Amino acid sequence: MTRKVLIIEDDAALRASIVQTLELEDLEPIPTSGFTQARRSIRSNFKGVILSDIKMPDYDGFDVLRFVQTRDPDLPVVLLTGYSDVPTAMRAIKEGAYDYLEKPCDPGRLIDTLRRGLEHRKLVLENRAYRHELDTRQASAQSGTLAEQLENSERQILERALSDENGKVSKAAKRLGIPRNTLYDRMTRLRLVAKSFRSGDADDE
Amino acid sequence: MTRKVLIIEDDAALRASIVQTLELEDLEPIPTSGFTQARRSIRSNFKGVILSDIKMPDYDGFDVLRFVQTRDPDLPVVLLTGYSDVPTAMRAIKEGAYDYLEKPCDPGRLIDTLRRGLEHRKLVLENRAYRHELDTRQASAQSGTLAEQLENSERQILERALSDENGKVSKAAKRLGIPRNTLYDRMTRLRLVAKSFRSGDADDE
DNA sequence: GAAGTTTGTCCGAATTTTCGGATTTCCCTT
DNA sequence: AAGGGAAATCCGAAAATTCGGACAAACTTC
Repeated sequence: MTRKVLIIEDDAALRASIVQTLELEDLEPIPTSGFTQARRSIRSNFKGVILSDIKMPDYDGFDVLRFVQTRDPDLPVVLLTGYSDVPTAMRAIKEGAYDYLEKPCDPGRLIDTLRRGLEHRKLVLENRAYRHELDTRQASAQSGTLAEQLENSERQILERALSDENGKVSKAAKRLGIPRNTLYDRMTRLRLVAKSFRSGDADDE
Repeated sequence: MTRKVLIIEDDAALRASIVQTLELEDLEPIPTSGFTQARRSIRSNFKGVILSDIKMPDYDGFDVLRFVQTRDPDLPVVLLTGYSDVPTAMRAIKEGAYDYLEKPCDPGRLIDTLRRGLEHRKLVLENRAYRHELDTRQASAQSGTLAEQLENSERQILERALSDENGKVSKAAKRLGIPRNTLYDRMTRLRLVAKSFRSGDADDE
């Protein structure tokens, strides 16, 4: 599920330590040493969160943050700030970081924070999926000729009956309350012929 | 939207201070002095989060937490722990608290934490709404005879066409690509007839 | 209030759809 | 390999649906 943590941290020792902490908690660390290396993992469908150091040689945490926002503003970024560097932390949040942690950080706190981020990510992704599902579903059955619309509905109904009955035509027919022959007729009309399940037909596409 | 914060804090001074902090940040504090008072606000559709002190005379934060879970396990509870009381904090998280804050807490941190909680709550609620929408929608058009299912679809299609065309039958027919008469036939079959205007036909049934 | 539309209904012939029966080809079990 | 059963097709008569035409009642509009 969503438990990837993309780690961006130049200090190899700290990185290793974080990796270990996460693994113990059954998370899935993806360690990288800098923005350049991490960059290609940062996508709008990334199923996890990002944990980045702020102070780094080439690109700093804010660069990461900005880049992430261009890819997906809802991808949580947790930043590691220096000890009690409150102003920077505030700025990080303002710029859209999900949270921040002070550098010599308590493992418990780290895990909690990441867990929250992951949960957030999971919810965002689920939400998108639902939304997508919903509006494709109604877009499909909207306008057009009565015949067309009806045909769509019928196709859906038949397809579901068929698949529910695992391709067994006669079972499906029974379930739909029509004789087998009629179902064949309708399938033919809709060009839904289901010979797919029988003789090892490779689907053409 | 979701920006209510149910505050459970027995110390009046601290409570007032929190209220003020939240108001400045455009959140909507609901101050209470203890569990008993807060209890009735805690419902599964509460559009906000809970901020509770842990140490309180009658019921402590964990009591609140447990109660909240019975009402809605996805209602974020942020607990206020004493200074550097790490074990208690850990326990809080383990028991399902959303987050915790150490008592003399930085206003910025407080706000950030609550904001995250509120965001989480918002997502959970949206998610539920979507899920509900989605499965009621398909539950309606699920089982039954082919004839029944098809009839439902047709009824929906016709009803929409009619209402889109503001009840004008001939316009609707044109839009659906069928002759007026056919539309009448189908409407009759589905008993969608709007013969209300003509001579008082008494339906037999 | 008269002419022009639109609505709600009815007909009936042409067309489509349904569905039982029959047949052949497969798949699965024994 | 044989038998049982389902899949996939073909037929054709019975039933249902479509759709143009027709009509009276109800509405607009001028």
